[in-house]
Amino acid sequence: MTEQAPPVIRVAVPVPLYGTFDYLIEPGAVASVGARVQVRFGRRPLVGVIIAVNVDSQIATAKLKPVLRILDDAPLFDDALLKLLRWTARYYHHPLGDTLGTALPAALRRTQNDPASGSTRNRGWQAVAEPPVDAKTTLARAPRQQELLAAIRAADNAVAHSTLLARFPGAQRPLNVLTERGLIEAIELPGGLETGSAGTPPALTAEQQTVVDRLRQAEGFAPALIEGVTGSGKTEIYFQRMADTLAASRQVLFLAPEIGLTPQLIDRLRSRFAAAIGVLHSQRSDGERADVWRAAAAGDADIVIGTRSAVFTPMPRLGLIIVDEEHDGSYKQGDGLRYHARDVALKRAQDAAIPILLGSATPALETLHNARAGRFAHHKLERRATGAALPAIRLIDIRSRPLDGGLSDPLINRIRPHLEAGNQVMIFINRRGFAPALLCHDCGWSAPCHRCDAPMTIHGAMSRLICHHCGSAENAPTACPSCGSETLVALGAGTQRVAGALRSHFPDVSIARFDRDSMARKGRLEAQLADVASGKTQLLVGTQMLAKGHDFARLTCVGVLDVDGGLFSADFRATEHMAQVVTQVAGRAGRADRPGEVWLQTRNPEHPMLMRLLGGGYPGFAEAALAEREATALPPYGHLALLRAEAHEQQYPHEFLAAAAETIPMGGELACWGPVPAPMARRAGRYRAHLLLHAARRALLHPVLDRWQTQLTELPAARRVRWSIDVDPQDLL
DNA sequence: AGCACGCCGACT
DNA sequence: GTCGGCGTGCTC
Repeated sequence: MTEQAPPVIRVAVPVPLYGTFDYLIEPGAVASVGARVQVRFGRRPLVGVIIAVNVDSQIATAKLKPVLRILDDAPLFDDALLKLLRWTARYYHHPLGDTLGTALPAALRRTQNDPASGSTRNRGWQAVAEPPVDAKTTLARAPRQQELLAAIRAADNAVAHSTLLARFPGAQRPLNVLTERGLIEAIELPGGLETGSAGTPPALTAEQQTVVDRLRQAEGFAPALIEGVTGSGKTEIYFQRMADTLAASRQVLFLAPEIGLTPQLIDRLRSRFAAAIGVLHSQRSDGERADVWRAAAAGDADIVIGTRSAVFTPMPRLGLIIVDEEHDGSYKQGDGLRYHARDVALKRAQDAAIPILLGSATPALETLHNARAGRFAHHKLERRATGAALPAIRLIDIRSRPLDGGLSDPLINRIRPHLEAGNQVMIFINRRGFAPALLCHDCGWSAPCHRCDAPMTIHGAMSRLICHHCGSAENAPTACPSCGSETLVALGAGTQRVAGALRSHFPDVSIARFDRDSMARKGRLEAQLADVASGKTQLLVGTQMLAKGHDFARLTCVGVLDVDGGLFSADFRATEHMAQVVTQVAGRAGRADRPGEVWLQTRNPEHPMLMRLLGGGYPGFAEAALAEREATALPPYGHLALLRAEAHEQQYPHEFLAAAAETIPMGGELACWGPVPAPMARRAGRYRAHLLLHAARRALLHPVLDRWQTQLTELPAARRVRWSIDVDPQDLL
């Protein structure tokens, strides 16, 4: 007599362990692949995903634990998405359970739908149309309530509770009081999707029409690079293809970098397509993200627009993927599962046999290489839709010139006429804060971060020191701790100092600063952009944030204060980034009746890469940069993987990496560099080191990484470090 | 990653 | 005499 073996399922659990785990289920229980289960893992409860059913387990039945609960009747991950995630886990050599966990919205990853996210996710507040008359006087002494009320009234209809809490921490109590006073009321907001309305498409330029026509001819998996200068109307091409896709009752996945996912873009979508739109912002609450995810999985969302992680949204009717600003570095995740959303999106489009559009004015060198090799169709838009000319880019040689807050006299003199003519000017500096270092004039001491190998950045006119790498902050000393001198000087300039210097040069001009610090409060960016649009702000100072996605109609002059950092960096992609940023900021300037000017301050006016950029624009630069990459066998001509390790003790990462290096069969087309200390050897109190693998062919990397995946965990040295594998590293920092 | 077990120092 | 340090091992 044989006992009927109880049914066993295989579960991927969100832990950093390569491997999956088997669990028992009740005979007859409905358990489908792709559904979530709650299990006990060791001591703690976790949410895992079923990846196989009716498993013949290698583990003794007595050791198997029962599943605590099956959380979904129907699979949350469909077969296509599961297949994509298995590929992702394999390609990036990351544990499958953690890969699935990364794809899953946080609210669906929690053990139980905790009451906080469940009940708040659809709650919102709106102002009462006719508030009681006696209410106003009592608010005079309640600034918090006034602030909240103003924010709620400023909204078109209602503000989500989660949004308010994010903007005003601890807002719950004043909200309750405002409700009691009859000034606001709680309402239910529809979760997840919003509905757009049909709008009329603008007439296409001849150039746009040609591209759309050619795109329409493609069938099946059809990757296409749309290389269009800023203002050439790439978005309209996306929209045309989206309309085609929606008309065929298929879904569209639209990826944008965080900074490019602006309210303007979402508004344009809303007022163009009478479709159900799901927006996946980083600002959205966990509950809202889960709602969008579910709606997309159910096929209810026609369009999903989101940042990096949106590439993992389940979409059963997926018919088109768009990756806007495909060169943007934010598509690569920098920790955990180090995936590149553009590359995952390409794989996804291939699996689904659908078209994918990669758009950029400054395509990544990898993408250009793929286009040249014929793997991607290559469409170019060389004219601006408005007919405006692209601005001329010129250099200002600042060797042996005094700088005032980062600004040279020639630049100030170039700016002046634009301001006097009533136009707008933008100054770009890729550094926030007041100045990047505090220096003793007498002995040369400079204020270091105590947890990183980096100088502290001065914030707020010599008063605070903040480390941009670990966040530690302290008050600036008034005397040098090394020699006692009181002659401490700020070296270099950041946005704050530049803004200050501009204020002294142009006291009558309204200046706005755009950087992470000044945008800390939500809604501030929108407010400042509104002031720019209305013309109230004439002078803009800011970081990367100014480089993309915004149209400034009256902007005629752009100054870039420091391009030299990009010319001499340890990071092999630094020049590419410099060229992209310069081209992107330059694209902000100029209008139909007046071409813009772009001025770059440099101490290396003869640098070949800078000359290529000025002489041949981004395409000319890219050609030279690709040739250089080919000569040095760097990506896209060689393939890299980085083994990173960090620990509190300096020697541990080295010991671990040295042991890891010994597992590699050397020679031939595979090379291993290191272990070497990371460019910033100590960061946030941890010592960091790398082992870089270089292969002429990608296929050569994978056997090594496979071996590492199984062997490194067992190395004794692995216990003492935090390590990770980074396939196709974006930067070597 | 968690979390527990386990064997050695400064506190109620 | 205990609380607690983090080394080592495991998680179906």
